Amino acid sequence: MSEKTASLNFIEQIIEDNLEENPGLKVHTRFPPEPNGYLHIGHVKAICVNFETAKKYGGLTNLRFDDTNPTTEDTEFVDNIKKDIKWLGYDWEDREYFASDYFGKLYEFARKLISKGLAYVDDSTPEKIAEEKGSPGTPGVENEYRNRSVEENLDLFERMKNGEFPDGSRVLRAKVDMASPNMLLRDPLMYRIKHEHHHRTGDEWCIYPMYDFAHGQSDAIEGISYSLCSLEFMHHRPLYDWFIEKLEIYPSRQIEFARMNVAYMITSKRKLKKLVEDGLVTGWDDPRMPTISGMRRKGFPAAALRTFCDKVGVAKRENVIEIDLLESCVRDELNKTTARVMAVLDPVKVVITNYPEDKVDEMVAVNNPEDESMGSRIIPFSRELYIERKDFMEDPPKKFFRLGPGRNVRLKNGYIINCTDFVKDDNGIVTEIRCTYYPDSKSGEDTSGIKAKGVLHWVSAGHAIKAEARLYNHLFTDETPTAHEDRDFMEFFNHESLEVLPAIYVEPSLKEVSPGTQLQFMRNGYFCVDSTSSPEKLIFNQTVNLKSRYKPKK
RNA sequence: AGAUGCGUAGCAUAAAUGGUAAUGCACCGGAUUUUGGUUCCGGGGAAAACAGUUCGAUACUGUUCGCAUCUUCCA
Repeated sequence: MSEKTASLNFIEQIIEDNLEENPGLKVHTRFPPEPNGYLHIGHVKAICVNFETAKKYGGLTNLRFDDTNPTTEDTEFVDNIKKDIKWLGYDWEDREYFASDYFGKLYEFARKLISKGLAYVDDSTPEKIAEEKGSPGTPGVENEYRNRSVEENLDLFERMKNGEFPDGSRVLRAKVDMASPNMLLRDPLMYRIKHEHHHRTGDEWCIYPMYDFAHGQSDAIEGISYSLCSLEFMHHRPLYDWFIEKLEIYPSRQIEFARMNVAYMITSKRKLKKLVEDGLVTGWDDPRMPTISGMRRKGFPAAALRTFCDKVGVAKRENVIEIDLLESCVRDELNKTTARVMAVLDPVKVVITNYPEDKVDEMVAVNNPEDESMGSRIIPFSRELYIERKDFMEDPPKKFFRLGPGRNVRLKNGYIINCTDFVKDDNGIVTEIRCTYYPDSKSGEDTSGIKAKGVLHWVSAGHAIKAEARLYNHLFTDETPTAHEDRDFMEFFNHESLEVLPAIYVEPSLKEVSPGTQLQFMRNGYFCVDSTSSPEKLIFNQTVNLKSRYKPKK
């Protein structure tokens, strides 16, 4: 049902205008991926726009694989694409289609056009065809094949289908207008010969329809009322409409919107593939990749991706969205849903000199202050702890609310401690910090009256589990690595995009944590248990850091 | 150069029969806080340019400028 929102995007305005004239109109959209690669952040937008628009008006969305080019497509991709869309939270139910299912119908459509004198077989070489098309400024020229008889065209086209001609020797073209200022109307190719094995139709066909003679027709066959696509197809629309008119089929309507670009991310399948093939990333699901599988492995929640698309909106302007917005959506979601735990990424030992050696306190820790229903857990506190190395300074400035000689600090869910001394090695590196604790300052039952501005996270040295953490930075050092005419995008590859911390310490409650689990490492950021993690070797991926208002002076 | 589309704060998206513009993120400040998180309060900052119509234009018209796309037997 159409929910009442304050503002409509331009597509919704078109739909509501149509609905006003024709109240019975069904809103039916489709998501049409080509199964030749993995879905990425750009597809997320397309998926959201198509599914959400239909949902808003009580309509349906089909999943249709646009598999008209056997050279690059494969079933392997089909399964991954389906998995990604489902994970994102969208359901196409039983409406799963393939353009290749329509090859028979498409062939008949082509014959119909030939019969109407609106399509012809061209024997020219690709070079000649390109040359005859002219350029945007100058009209193209009509060649000798353009006026073949309907009978000859029908015969030739059938023989193309029957495999009588080699690849590239002939094509079927629509007879539109060789002088059109729109290059796509200069007798566009409808069919080409490719003696290739198709992932679904096998060797049944050796002629395959081009995008322009498959997409719109598939839309019509499925009764798609709104074919929502990206701006680059704008020039195809006159052709899209031309085929519908001449074929006299269901008048699907194409509406173009601007694709989404996100700073520091790239969405070219070819370029993404190069990163994988060159071994710069570990695979399509490397957490640094802008693929859905990569973002999932990194710990981005599907809900955050959907919110992100909603906040970005839909328009026709070229755009590059700042990555802060995406990360903000991720934090917002994770803040509500994740358990807080303590993990020390860069440990330095703290010894509490007035705490008995064999004593262990059981401290109560709230799992999520945002959600009481998530309960609490017990964590051990003992004489030797680890804290974050950067939480101690030998000679701290005033605004440093952490530990320093003589200073008090609250250990989260623990006691207030006072730094009495510290030990350095020959290189001047601090190896141990000595403190005393205030026994009456225990968290939750503090009667000490002592004030401590800073709060630190910690783990008990004798109980903590050693684990690995992987921190990620932007994959590229430039916001738009592919937008430089004079430079290759690989020049901007960030060789420091992955930072592995082989020996962090996490609290013992994480011992059996399973892959995919999302957590907040207090004061350190949101982390996700990697898909390759095991109890023997825990691996955590940093999803996103926490915001911080602490700005140390330079 | 030809055609088409687009140009609202740093980014993105809105609203307004034509009546000096709002929201989110970012940024700055403050309050709260046993996460320098969260939450709350406040702040600065925008109509590409010019001309025309008009009492009044960011919205209409025109010109200019800028950006994008199109000349794959890819989609």
